[in-house]
Amino acid sequence: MNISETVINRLSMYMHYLTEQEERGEKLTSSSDIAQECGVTAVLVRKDLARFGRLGVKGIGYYIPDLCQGIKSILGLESRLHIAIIGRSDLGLCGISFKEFLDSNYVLVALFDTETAATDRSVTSDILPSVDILPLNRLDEVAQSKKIDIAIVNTMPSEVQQVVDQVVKGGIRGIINLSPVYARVPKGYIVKNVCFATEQDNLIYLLQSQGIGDGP
Amino acid sequence: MNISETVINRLSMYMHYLTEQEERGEKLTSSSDIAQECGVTAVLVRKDLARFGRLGVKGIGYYIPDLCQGIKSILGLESRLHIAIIGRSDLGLCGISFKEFLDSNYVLVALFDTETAATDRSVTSDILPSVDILPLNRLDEVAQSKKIDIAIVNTMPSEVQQVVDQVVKGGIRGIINLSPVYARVPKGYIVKNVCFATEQDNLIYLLQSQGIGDGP
DNA sequence: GGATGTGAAGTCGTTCACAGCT
DNA sequence: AGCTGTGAACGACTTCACATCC
Repeated sequence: MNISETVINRLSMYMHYLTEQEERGEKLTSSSDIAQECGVTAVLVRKDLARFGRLGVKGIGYYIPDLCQGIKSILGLESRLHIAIIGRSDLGLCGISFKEFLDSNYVLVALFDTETAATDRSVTSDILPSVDILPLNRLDEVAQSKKIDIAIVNTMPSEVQQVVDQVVKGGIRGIINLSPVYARVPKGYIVKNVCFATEQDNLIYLLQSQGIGDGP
Repeated sequence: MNISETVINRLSMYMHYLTEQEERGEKLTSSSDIAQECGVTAVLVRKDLARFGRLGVKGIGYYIPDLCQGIKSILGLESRLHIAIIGRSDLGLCGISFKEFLDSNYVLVALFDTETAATDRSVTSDILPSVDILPLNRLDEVAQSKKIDIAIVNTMPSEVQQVVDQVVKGGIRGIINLSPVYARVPKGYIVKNVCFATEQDNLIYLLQSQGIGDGP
């Protein structure tokens, strides 16, 4: 079955909400509850979920543990996925909230940097075990030994294509690109852009366009 | 005129590419060139641009400086916008590449933190002038004095709604939310989610669904 | 009653084919 | 010849109205 990107994004949102509810010990929910918490309509929630069979019970609602597990299974998030970050030596600027990763079925396994001055150090955090910063030329080797599933590329726009090429050579098929440039990859590899600049540009436009006619 | 979110996102991409070309001294481009560099089709580029009148010249193409300026004007990016980040004491994890901001018509004017232990320090970077980290209860005052246009909220999911409420009280109408939870705001305020977890979930699904049938 | 599930209608976005300008 | 601009066809997504089940 082919599921569109927008549906996957919503399922991901639902799942994060449901996981939270599950941890609170809640057992039952409804499409209108999920809808309200995720900022969409109830019909849309039902349509999304109904694609995968009878996940709910008519007249009752959805059982949270079942639904949560069901969505994770649909999304393929049943095993922990391995992430590497390639980017600014200024490690903090990596666009990641570690805590959220650990919450979300992902685990950070490697850090790389293009500036050699930044490498051969290690980073420690109270949430995460210590991770070494490696030079980019060790990517091939580590990609295999650490079974990296996803590379987050956070380099300068001008370096992005070159770094992405190396990631591809290392056989890492999933790439998240934090810069506002498009990176070409062979078939079978996927790049997703997560770009602040773009989202902010969008926000600014929306503010200005609705800011004019503010009255009722 | 009403422009959809998807169109704005593409215009933003085009603009980043055009800005880069302009800095290289290039004068002329075409819809197929932009399309290739931004990963979309040429017709779509033309459709997007044609919405705003004759931005190109038939038989010739688009003049880069004019087009670049034109898009910036459409997006309302002619003046530098003021950004504040509210988030993890572990400041590095703020999801921002400072350099990109300075490239992109944005300027960071304030940092806040919910944990008081983290505040009253300041952060310095080789790219950015030193910025103080302030406690959240000073947000109202600073929002006005520093004319903050956008707040980037990078707190724990459980705190998000509460922090967003404070941002709203401070009169900051544009909010970027880095967590995978939905935050409610009054009319006139806008929240955009930029969520890694969601994008990664999407990436994983795509990899698995196309990974099965990999052969030709 | 109160919730899910679903065909049909409606809306929005993309592609096609081609007209028009240089 | 080469490239932009555009009405029409096409497809994807969302909403509506209602049948269905606990």
